[in-house]
Amino acid sequence: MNEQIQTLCKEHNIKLTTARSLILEVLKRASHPLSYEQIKDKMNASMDKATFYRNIALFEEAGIVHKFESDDRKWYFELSGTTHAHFICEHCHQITCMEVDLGKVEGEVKSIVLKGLCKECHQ
Amino acid sequence: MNEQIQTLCKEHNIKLTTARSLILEVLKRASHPLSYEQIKDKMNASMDKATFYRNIALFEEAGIVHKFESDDRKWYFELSGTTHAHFICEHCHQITCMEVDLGKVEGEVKSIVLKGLCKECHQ
DNA sequence: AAATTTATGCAACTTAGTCGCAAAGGATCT
DNA sequence: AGATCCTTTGCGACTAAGTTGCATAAATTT
Ligand SMILES: [Zn+2]
Ligand SMILES: [Zn+2]
Ligand SMILES: [Zn+2]
Ligand SMILES: [Zn+2]
Repeated sequence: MNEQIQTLCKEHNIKLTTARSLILEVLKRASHPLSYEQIKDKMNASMDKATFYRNIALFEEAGIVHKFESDDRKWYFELSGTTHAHFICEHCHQITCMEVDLGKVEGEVKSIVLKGLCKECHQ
Repeated sequence: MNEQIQTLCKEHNIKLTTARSLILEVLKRASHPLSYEQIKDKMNASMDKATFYRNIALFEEAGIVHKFESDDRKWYFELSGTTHAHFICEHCHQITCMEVDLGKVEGEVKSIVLKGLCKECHQ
């Protein structure tokens, strides 16, 4: 049981159950956003998708987790941090986290998704 | 039958059928991206969704039409033009076209989607 | 006109995510 | 400990956007 995860949940008034711990452990180890399937495969225990999505919704409301849709009609999840952009390559389907300067935009930007060809695929 | 649409298809080696014309007419009149349902509702004739999606796929390959996913798990379509960004409001679900300066990004960016709260909803 | 190719419509299918409900797990009180 | 209450979990049924197979219709070629 991870110390940081315990305090993260405590800070947001979320009771830390086994399922929640499993999800957060995987997200914490990840270096880029993951889908439900990918997260499930990285868990040591099994978990029903209903449980997964309900807890993810809870994390989202609390602002702990951030999600966005890729071009494969799946949601990808990561722990919230600095607001950064995601580049999704249409060719190799790799998702890359990146910093982007938007200049000034009216309203509040919470998520930035760029799609196209990554530098490897763009020849 | 619209003159511009005829030349658009001719330029891309696409045979202009009734279904294709109906789709392109709606997209041409639109001031912002539309979903399948919205496009269907703006047509004068009925069209099967299989026909719609097959032709949209054709337009996409030809580079005539651009699509992206919103936060309602639907695709939104518009005629390709300058590469501009779309702002999707999480609160009022309005989709706004906007110009954005990304600075320099490696690879080729084909689509930019921002999500958050639009200026009206961000109080 | 016949043969071949292409486009359309219908129905069945796929699949990520949702929902209702009953059982399991935890906390609280007596 | 046992009874009661609330929350969480898992199962199965469901939803809905988009896809696919196939038969018919329309256009094109021979
Ligand atoms: Zn790539
Ligand atoms: Zn990221
Ligand atoms: Zn708004
Ligand atoms: Zn636009």
